[in-house]
Amino acid sequence: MVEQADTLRRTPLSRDRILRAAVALANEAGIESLSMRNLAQDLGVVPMALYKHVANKDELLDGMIDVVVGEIDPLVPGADWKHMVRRRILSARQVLRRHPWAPLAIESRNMATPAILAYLDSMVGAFRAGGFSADLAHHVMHAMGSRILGFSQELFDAARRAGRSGTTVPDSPAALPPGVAARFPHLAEIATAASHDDESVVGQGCDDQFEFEFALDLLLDGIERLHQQGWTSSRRPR
Amino acid sequence: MVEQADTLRRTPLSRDRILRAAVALANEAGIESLSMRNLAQDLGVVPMALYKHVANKDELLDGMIDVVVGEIDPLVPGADWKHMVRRRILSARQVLRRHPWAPLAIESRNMATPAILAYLDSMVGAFRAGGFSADLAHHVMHAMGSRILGFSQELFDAARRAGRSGTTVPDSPAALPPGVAARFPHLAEIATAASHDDESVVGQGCDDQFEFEFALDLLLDGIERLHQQGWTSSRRPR
DNA sequence: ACCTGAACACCGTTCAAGT
DNA sequence: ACCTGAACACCGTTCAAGT
Repeated sequence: MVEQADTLRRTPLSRDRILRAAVALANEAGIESLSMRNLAQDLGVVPMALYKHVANKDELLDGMIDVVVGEIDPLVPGADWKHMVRRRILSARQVLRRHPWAPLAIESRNMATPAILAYLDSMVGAFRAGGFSADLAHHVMHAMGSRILGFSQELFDAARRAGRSGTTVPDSPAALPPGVAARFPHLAEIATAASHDDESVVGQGCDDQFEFEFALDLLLDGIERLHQQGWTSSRRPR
Repeated sequence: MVEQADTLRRTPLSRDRILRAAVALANEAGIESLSMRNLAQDLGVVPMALYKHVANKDELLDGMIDVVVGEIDPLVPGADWKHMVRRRILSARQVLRRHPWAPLAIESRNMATPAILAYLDSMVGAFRAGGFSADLAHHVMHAMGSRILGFSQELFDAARRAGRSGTTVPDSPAALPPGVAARFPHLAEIATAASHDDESVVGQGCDDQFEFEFALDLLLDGIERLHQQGWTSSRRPR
């Protein structure tokens, strides 16, 4: 019956089960708590057992990234490249909100995982199908940078660094301590300047979603303009 | 004379000397080689001696970031906000090219170090002096994100992740291995599509500086347009 | 042949013993 | 009072000994 208890507790280990447990651990305890030893313990397994399924911790992280990227909605075909791209990027953003450790993990590792390559490839395909030259599509992908994966490096985003999910504290410049505000008057001024609908809502921090869409649309509108103008990088001085 | 040799080898330790040595170590050996123990050894000092001048490793990293940000040219006053901002961002980019570990270090820590706050404050000041409302300046700062500090999270940038300086290998999509190119045709297509001046230069990778300026100008042009139109975030549905 | 405990080579940091 | 060696509580990963 010890036998039976064992089989109950540990369903056979697999790469998939390891990756899902790792993602769950990172979501709940923060990425800094993700060690091979902690992960093994969560799985009721000896640390060395993990190495049967993942070569090392870096490969584990790559696998976790692919789990996350796999959660992004597929591109829904449509006539309008702009809405297709916009919609999918906002979907990616929702996914990353559930996995706050992922942006930093993606940035700190090479991005050439299968799921990321497939994602990027389909996004390029959307631009090409929308009539973009390969040349313009190339530069546009660079200009979008990681924003095409639904995240941006906000200047004041503590939640992301902590790698925890949970309450979205408005820790934008609005939270400037008094002494800091006095020394940096321009920051203090704009901290409470997101007027939005209700002018009286000052010092509330800012609306992450609004800021993201503002920046995204700034880029997409500019890209649309270049596309309509038939922009090309040729003839520029080298 | 042992006494003398000692004083020669170790000029008195100071926070400044520690930070400079740490930056040099990260530049030369990569950020992953920066440990308190390695740093102490470089300084000819016992590891615990560092803790007299920096509280812990996180504070050391903050100090290193401020050393780097301090190298960015000051804003040169001028009538045109766009050129002022553009110029300083490109200066910041040059600085960060000398410290390839810095972008990831900045992203992985909170950005509220004195030098970064001063930098951001002066950039906001430039927008305000250019006639921007505090409201627009707020959203513009968010939209610029870390690009205002001269870096962007490029999708294929191995050098940055390695944290080493050195030869800038063109490891853009151009370097797609054959098997990968076959599975991701759109990526393969745009990889060699940066026509630039000479149409025959295919598969050369891409010009980092061009891509950065392309994205920067896309943003600045869009921002200029909003500013000229008197854009405001009021009246949007909440 | 497979699995796994102990061990190795590191970390950042605490703390008590030495001067 | 100051400095610092040893120690603590961790890492990722190797390797050899056990089944």
